[in-house]
Amino acid sequence: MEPVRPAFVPDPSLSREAMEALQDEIATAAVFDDDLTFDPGDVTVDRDGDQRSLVDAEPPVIAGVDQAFLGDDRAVSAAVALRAGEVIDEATAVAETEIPYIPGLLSFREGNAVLAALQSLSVTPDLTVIDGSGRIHFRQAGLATHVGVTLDRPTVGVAKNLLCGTPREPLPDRLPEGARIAIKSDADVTAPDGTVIGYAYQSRQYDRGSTSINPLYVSPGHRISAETAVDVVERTCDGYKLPEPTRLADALADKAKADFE
DNA sequence: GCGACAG
DNA sequence: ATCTTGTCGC
Repeated sequence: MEPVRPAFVPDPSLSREAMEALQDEIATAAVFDDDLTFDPGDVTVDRDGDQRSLVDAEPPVIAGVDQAFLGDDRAVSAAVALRAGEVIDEATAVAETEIPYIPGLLSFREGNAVLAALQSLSVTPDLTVIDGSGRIHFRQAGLATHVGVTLDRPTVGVAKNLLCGTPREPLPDRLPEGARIAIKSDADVTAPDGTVIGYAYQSRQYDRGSTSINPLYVSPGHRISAETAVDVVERTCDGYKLPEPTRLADALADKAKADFE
């Protein structure tokens, strides 16, 4: 996997204005509709491959990417590729974090580490799940969208917090497992007001008890719709809040970080 | 000036 | 994101 659009590779030395202008270009090139190389219904983390009949399609390869940091100036990115819940490839990469974290410009801080890790994979994932936002972004060009458009590969963004946009209805203190609430575009987002730019998705929830789990914020990165993005994320979850690709990438990033320290 | 903000 | 062990609750 390599950049199909080199001009979109994040350049941390750009001025803030130039970064935002590039994001507008990326959003224009982004496809927020399904243009996949697989059937979302074939996505699974069920490792029961022996029981799959010959008429069933080969499960697609889903990759997860996550970052950890080495001090303040280096980012470690880890990518894990799975097929039917089985890890078939892994890779890590380290890149300089040339700029600080700035809401809305995350891809210019971590994007190159992510691209390097993905390029180090020996397989080309059918879909890549990236930690962070995709279309749920001021200029509809979050990290997942930036990476997806640069590689011209399907990506989805999975964030633990909402960057912008407005939930169709106020988020309750506790959403039941499986619940989905649309996140709409508002004055802070370049998309027409009311456009569904993602979903709050409750991947896991306790049935009883005082504490509750917060939802995930899923948004399309590139070549996928908001609805399908949630469908796929749901199919990759396996009892934990985070999708399996993300969980495994998270663990690998922590391990890689420890090794580099 | 105030508010709000992925990782 | 990161600094960080045990601990409270189910």
